[in-house]
Amino acid sequence: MQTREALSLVLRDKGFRITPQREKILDIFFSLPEGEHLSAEDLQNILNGQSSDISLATSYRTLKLLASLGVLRELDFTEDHKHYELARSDAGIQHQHIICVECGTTQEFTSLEVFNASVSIADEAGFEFTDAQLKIFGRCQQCQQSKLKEAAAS
Amino acid sequence: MQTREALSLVLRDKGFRITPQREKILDIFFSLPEGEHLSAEDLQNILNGQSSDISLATSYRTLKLLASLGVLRELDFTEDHKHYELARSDAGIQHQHIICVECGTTQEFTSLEVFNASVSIADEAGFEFTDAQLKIFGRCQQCQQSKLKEAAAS
DNA sequence: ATAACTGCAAACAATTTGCATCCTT
DNA sequence: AAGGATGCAAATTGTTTGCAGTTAT
Repeated sequence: MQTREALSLVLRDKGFRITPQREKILDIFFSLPEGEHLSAEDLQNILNGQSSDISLATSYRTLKLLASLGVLRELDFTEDHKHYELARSDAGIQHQHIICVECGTTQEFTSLEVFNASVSIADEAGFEFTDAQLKIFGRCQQCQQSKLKEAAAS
Repeated sequence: MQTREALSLVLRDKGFRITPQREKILDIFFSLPEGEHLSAEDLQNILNGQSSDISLATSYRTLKLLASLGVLRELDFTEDHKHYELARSDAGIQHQHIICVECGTTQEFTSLEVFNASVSIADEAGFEFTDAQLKIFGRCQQCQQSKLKEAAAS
C-alpha cells in the first residue's frame, strides 16, 4: 500500500518530473472511494469541478504514464473507453468486477482463489506475473426480475 | 457445441433474418482454428481475400448482433479494438488469455478452477452467470530474457 | 540551461449512423 | 408488400500527436 507521496517518488525515480498536473491527478485517485474507477472523461469532469485547467491531452498522457508505471490499473470493460483505478498494492491481489450484461452495472469482489490460480497459471506458462483481471458477466438480480415481469405481462 | 446451421436458427428464432452476409461471417468463424479471435478489420481482410463484398458497416453490425445473441464472445484486450470469437459452448467453460505486457503476445489456457470460482462468485452476488473472462498480464519468457541481456550490456 | 511537460488544435482510428435501395419473409 | 438488412459516405467518439511556449530539475 503506497502513500500519495511515495507515488510521486516513483515518478522521480524513473526520471519523470513531478508536475502540479500529475500531483493533482494522483490526489484525485487517492481521494476516490476504494474500488472506484474513472475514465479519462470522468477525470476531466472532476478536474473541471475543481476548476483545474488541466487539458484533456494531459489527462490522457498522465493516465497512460501512470498505468505504464504500474501506479494505475487500466481496465477494459465492454464499453468504448478505458477506466483507471489506483493499483493499491504492487502485483498483489486486486479486486475484480462482475458486470450485468443487461444494465451494465458493475460490482466488485476479491477472490484469493482466482488470484492464486492466476499466479500459478502464469508460472506454468513461463510468465512473470503482473496482474490478473477477471470480468464475470451475468444478469443481475434486478434485471432477472424485470425479465420475469415482462414474461408475466405478455 | 452448436453447429453452423443451429446458429442460423438462433437468428431466425429471435426474429432476425438469415442473409448471405450473416451466413458468410458465421462460416468464417466456424472455419477458424479453435481459440482464434478476429477484429472487425481482420474479418474484413478475410472477406476481401475471398472476394466477398460485405461492407465494413455490415461486418460491425453483424459482429455486434451475434455477440448480443451470445453466438460470439466479445473480447477486450488492451488494444484499441475489440476481438470476437465463437462462443463454442453456451455458458460453458471458455478459454482465457495470458498477455505479455512487454510484447503483447497472447496465449490461451483453460482453467476449471477459475471457471468454477466464477460461477459461484456470480451466484453469491445474485447474478445469473453468463461468461467469465480472465486476462492475466505478465512478462513472457522471451521478454524476461531480453531484459536480462539489456542489463548485462549496460 | 535544457530536456521534459503542457495546452491547443489538428489528426487519427475504430465504430456508428442516416438514408436510399434491396431482399428475406 | 413490408419491414428488416445492406452499402455508402458522412458523422461520432475516444485517443493521440506536432508544435510552440512553459517549467521542473
